[in-house]
Amino acid sequence: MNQRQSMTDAGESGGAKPRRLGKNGDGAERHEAIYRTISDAIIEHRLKPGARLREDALAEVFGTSRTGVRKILQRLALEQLVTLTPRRGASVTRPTAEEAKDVFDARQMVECGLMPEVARHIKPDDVRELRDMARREREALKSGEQSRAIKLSAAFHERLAQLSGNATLAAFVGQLCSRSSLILAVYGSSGHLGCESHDHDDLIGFLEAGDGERATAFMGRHLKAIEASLSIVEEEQEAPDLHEIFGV
Amino acid sequence: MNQRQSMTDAGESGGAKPRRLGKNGDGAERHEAIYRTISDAIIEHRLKPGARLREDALAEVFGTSRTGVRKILQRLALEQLVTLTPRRGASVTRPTAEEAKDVFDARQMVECGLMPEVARHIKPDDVRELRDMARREREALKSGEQSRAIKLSAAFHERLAQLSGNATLAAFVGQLCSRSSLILAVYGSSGHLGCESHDHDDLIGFLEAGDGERATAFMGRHLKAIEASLSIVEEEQEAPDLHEIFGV
DNA sequence: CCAGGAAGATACGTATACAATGGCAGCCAG
DNA sequence: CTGGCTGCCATTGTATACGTATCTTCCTGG
Repeated sequence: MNQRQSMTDAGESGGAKPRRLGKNGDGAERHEAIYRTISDAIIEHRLKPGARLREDALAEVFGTSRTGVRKILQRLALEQLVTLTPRRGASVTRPTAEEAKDVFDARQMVECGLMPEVARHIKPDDVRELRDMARREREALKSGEQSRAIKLSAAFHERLAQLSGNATLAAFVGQLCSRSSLILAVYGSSGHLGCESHDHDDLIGFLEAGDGERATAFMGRHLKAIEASLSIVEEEQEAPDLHEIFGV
Repeated sequence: MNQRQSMTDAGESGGAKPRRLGKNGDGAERHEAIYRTISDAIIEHRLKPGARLREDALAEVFGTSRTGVRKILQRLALEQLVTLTPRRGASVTRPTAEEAKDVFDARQMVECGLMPEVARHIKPDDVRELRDMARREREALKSGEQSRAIKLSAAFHERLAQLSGNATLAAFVGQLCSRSSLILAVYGSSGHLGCESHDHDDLIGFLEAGDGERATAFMGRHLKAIEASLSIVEEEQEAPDLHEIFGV
């Protein structure tokens, strides 16, 4: 556990020459990669809600120090993917039923509201890209790779939002999609995945035709369908009501 | 109990050596307070866009170490209030014209979309609270305290969003309002502040009457008015065109 | 007189060490 | 036998030290 790799200055020991072309982004890129790895693991449900994320363990796994891990954890916490409890560390967020409703209401508002803009801005290249994403999602679903399908579905919705041209709202939609993956992990029934097979293709069709109105309505139904497929039951993991359980 | 640690006074006068001041359990609270202090300073334009925020200086001012400052800075960066350029430190974000448009488009969508919910959920106590906030804002505006007025205006909009009951969207609106303050700092004309004097009072009236539709329309006009009052001109902050400046 | 480079200073990024806190288990008293 | 308490352990939170990159300034050459 104490092995620290000194690969950073492996080839520059002798020179010590200040390089004008500073490849400064090395550390930042690595942390970005670690962030994405953890984020993907959460979104793909390889890390289940409630799983504890110890800083030491993560630091060892990724070959970095706790400092960098903490930074990543804080970022994930601000995106609500992990919960940071004050002296007890980080764990994958377990969304409450109320949060689930808020997230889907927000998606309903923002994603539907974005459809007209998307229909106006979309270009043939975008259509091809979206169709490719939808195809890969369908394939993943067909071959039983639920994790991959969920991630691809979230990526599809996020990409769609990006096409609106509003980076702020697109980033927000991205967060909402990530949180939706968590919600699916907790409240989703196993047999029924998030997005139906052909919904995304149909949506692309409306957008390609420039029919923002119909795309908006379709997106609304699409999201409602996902939300309706959830079995949102309060699990009372914190305070099981013994009176109710034992019937007194 | 082990109280072997004596509280050392936090002398903030010049020349004070970075001394370990009492770091018993209120560390989180103190950092929260520091975060709010910096955030307020930015929102109130006491820290102008482009101002550099050196970690050492902040650490010394607030009597903490760079570690804590970094955490706060990262949080502010994720909320887009400060920009973190690798190897060059933090500075107050200078929003671009495009970002300004995105932010106001987002506010248009979300805040207007929230009005019906707010009109449905609002209670007499909330009405009183909002009226009080609007009154304080008006007073600040009348007495020429632009900084205070801007902060109160942002707080008003954020509180309004909270009344919708959707915490996720409310938090998003809060971020948008903070960024709007920055945008006002850069693009706002000095004479014309963000929100008109009686707009907020009129809005409260619609909401109190439960007229979500009219409130939505009014909020839309309100935000459009703010956006229209901006003088969005590209300032070419990076490459000042000397030829143009010196007339050839 | 100007330009280019080198050296020093400054400030950020990372790692590590230390301190404090929450949880757990074993022990004692009622 | 049950309930509370006190000690230890594990883990996080904070601070400091070090390495490195960038920026500034000065010196030298053209």
